[in-house]
Amino acid sequence: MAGRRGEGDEVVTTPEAPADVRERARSIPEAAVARLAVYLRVLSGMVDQQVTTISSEELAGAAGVNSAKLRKDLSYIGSYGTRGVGYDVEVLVSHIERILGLTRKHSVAVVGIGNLGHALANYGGFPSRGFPVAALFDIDDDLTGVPVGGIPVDHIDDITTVCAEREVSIGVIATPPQAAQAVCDRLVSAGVQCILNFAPVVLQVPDNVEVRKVDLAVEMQILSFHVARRADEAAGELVNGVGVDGVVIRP
Amino acid sequence: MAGRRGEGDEVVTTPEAPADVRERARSIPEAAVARLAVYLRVLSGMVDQQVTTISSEELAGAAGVNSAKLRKDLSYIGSYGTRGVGYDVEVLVSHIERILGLTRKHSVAVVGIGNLGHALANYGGFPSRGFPVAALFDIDDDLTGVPVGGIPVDHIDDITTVCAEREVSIGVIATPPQAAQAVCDRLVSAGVQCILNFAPVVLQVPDNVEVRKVDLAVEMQILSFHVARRADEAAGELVNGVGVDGVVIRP
DNA sequence: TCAACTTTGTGCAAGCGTTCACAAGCGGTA
DNA sequence: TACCGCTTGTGAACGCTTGCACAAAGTTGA
Repeated sequence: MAGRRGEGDEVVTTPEAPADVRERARSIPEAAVARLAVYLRVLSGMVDQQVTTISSEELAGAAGVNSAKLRKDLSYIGSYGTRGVGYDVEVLVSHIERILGLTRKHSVAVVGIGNLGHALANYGGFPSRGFPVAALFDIDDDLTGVPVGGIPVDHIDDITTVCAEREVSIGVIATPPQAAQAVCDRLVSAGVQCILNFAPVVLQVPDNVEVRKVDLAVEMQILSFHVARRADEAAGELVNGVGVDGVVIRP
Repeated sequence: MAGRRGEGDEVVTTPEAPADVRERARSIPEAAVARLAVYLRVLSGMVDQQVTTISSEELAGAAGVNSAKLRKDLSYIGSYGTRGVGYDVEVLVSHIERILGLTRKHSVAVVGIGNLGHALANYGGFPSRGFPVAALFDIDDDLTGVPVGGIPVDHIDDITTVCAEREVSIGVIATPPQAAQAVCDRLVSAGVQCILNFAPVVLQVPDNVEVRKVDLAVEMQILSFHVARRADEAAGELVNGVGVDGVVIRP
């Protein structure tokens, strides 16, 4: 690790990304990035409560991870803690925000204004975290022009021009599964490089496009697996004539 | 791996889980479980298209993974393929369903009937995949009694009794963040052991409860990180005076 | 100034998960 | 029956992630 530390970078809040930071960001494990986002949320809550300093132990507890992992995660973005004291909450927030690229606004387009699309368009969590919803699309002519959550719905055929105009950088697909791949292709050809996919379909995209998927049925099935596994384990213990809590139960 | 294969299990479709299967299920990696759910979805589509047999290569392509990983994943649940031929689609479907515990119905309760809760209550993807929505809860008296998606909303105070009556096994939290932990505690004390959490909060639960979280803001931030990383890489290349496509650009 | 105490940052080893590569096994064909 | 081609199933190597344990570095108090 050739991580020679910069001399001064620690103190000054740098809105730009110097070469040093660039190099670090490249090598942060995917899993760590996801956790950094969680730390950021927790830290934002701390700021609201006027907490100025926090130790790795406390932050780890609040984020649901162990402290060693937390410190390692933070070390990927630099050394911004003070030994014997902990981390300055605001400093940490600003560094995580920079690493996650939250210093720029990322306009979002939601495609498919059904139940889920409506919910997403009205969801306050996006704008408040720097992801303004800038465009809505649907294939239904009856919907186009009608505003949802304050934003008028455009027809899906206008994706290319509207996305370009409003500098959309993230596309959210909330269409039925049959339409998802076609919508995805249009978003990609409109220059959108990041896609959040709620449709239960595996999207095919070029290498330069990043897709993350949220599949509710898959989440349910994973939970179902755990229920089944537990039931089976209990059954397995019953075979031995002993229940989970040591109580003997008849087979 | 003490995986002596049963003699007969392969042919007969066993609705019960024999000791052999139980042992396997215990040791399936979490990541593999998530992919099995995806394979199942793809395979279900194959059944609809009257495809009877599929090779690991084809299925892997459709599921967006490489074929070695797919075969290893399937090997966790047993050896149900035919060398030189591939997998029988229906056989595979039934085995994955059994491993994921989908032979039982899992009733779902949605708590928090706001935008997202409405969308979830009306989402057709749940019932069609064996997860009937059996109960809805909210704290707002104006909502209780009003049916949403065909199911009447109950008051949150009645969680314990209603969940017990309707044998709810999965709880979905779609409340504002402030309410999430309290709702979670109530679900747990009502005996719910699986929770899908949409609130941007880290839930604290006992060891015997399984939580999966879907945090839209976190997903967005991960995408944002990748945008930023790409932009920085591009900038890094510009520093060398050469653009991404080999075109020289002035610094 | 110095010693005691606290907490960070990180080398290292163990554990998982992924990928490779190939033997084993099956169907088709002569 | 014997051979050939194809595809599965899996041991083994590899790489990423996690967790431990401790030196380094800061603060506090005398």
